[in-house]
Amino acid sequence: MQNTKEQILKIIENTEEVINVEELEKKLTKKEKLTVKLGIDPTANSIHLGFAVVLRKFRLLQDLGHETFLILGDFTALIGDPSGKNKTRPMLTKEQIQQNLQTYIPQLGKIIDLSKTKIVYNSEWLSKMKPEEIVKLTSQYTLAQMLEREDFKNRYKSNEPISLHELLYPLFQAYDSVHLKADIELGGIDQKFNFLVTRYIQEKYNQEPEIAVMMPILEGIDGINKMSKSLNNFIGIDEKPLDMFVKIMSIPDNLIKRYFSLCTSIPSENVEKLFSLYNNPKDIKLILAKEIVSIYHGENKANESYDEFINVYSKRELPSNIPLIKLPNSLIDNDNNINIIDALYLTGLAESKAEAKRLLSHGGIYLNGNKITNKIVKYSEPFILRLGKFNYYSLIKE
RNA sequence: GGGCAGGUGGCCGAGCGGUCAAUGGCAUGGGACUGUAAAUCCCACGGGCGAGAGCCCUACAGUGGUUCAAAUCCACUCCUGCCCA
Repeated sequence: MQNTKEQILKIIENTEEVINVEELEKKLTKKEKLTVKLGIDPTANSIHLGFAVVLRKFRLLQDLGHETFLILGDFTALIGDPSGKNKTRPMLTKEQIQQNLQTYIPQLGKIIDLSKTKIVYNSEWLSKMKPEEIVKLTSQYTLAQMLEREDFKNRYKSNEPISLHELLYPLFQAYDSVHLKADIELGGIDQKFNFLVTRYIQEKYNQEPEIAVMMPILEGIDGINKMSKSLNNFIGIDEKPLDMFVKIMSIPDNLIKRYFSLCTSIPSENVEKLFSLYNNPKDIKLILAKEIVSIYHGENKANESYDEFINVYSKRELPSNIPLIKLPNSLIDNDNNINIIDALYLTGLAESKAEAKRLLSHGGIYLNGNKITNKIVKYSEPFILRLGKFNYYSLIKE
């Protein structure tokens, strides 16, 4: 076990806010193993780099030897965290949640040490709460306190619906910490309100308030909004190496340093060195992309993706793996002519014929490197289509 | 329980009897430019048929109605907000 000062420095590194450091120090000197809580909302079925920021901190606390609990919020998912939302979330069924978790947990293992992780479902205790206990819990907090919260306040002011059950979310989340007697809770800074409620409630239940370790919210590849699935600006940690690489390359230049600090373990002084070494941000971004891909897919795959990226996206050469698409024989007539609109639609490359026509009329279809303008073309192998800038498909006879 | 205002395309939001597959913004897709970009400019953005002009189908919460004609009017139902109890 490292000394307290060193631990604190590591814990607060790259955080957005910690409430509060003095209490953390006290806890660390008093107890060797702290109880660390991370609640996850099992509505997602894939983890993206934004959430990985929090998971990486969780991993750090594991490496520091603390007792780490991962709470699968199957009960609270029935409510849906209202944080940052301007709408009531749809409720999920138990089955949906169960299904999501099956793909979710293996992904977690890419970042955290599952052998050291105690995985618990909060329905274990929340479902067993008696109405009397719920009344006691809810009596600890007032409506005015709840409405201080930014998103509730906004929704209330702009006449958006707020269901009563949404008000319970922070309270149940708080109760999780009471149940675990949590010393530290991890989360994004968007959880601040919930964490403050939790600290307050813990005290009401005669517990020491937990330390809230809050990580920054990583911007998505649009560079503006927080990374999230619903905005489709995310980079999933289970994405294919090249897809991941390309997405990382597409982040705005001004986010390069942020991604380095939040998504990699490269020390900031090394990043500064890179910036003095290279003039073109693209070159630094290439290093960033390679680094992140290697975290999730290993160095070999990262190098392969790098080469592939240079080939396909810089040099505009053919990718090494072009998906093969089977072409039904009926599409090719006796004169070996093929209607490209029908072909795209029937092979699923275009969602509708209208979409395929749009592509064609905008000059977005290339056959073996040549732009095509007529929907009827002669079929001969190889028949490599490029749709848009970088989507290649090789169509072969069935 | 009473009164009022609403529910329109992925989202926001105009339209309030024919000229509406529905203005505008955002998002998205394609093109030009480029560093994969970004910024900027151009184009498209329900679906089917057609080389094309165009034609047809399905859509404006739901159901039923009025009308030659309805996103637009009426009735009822569902959903949301506000005011009064």
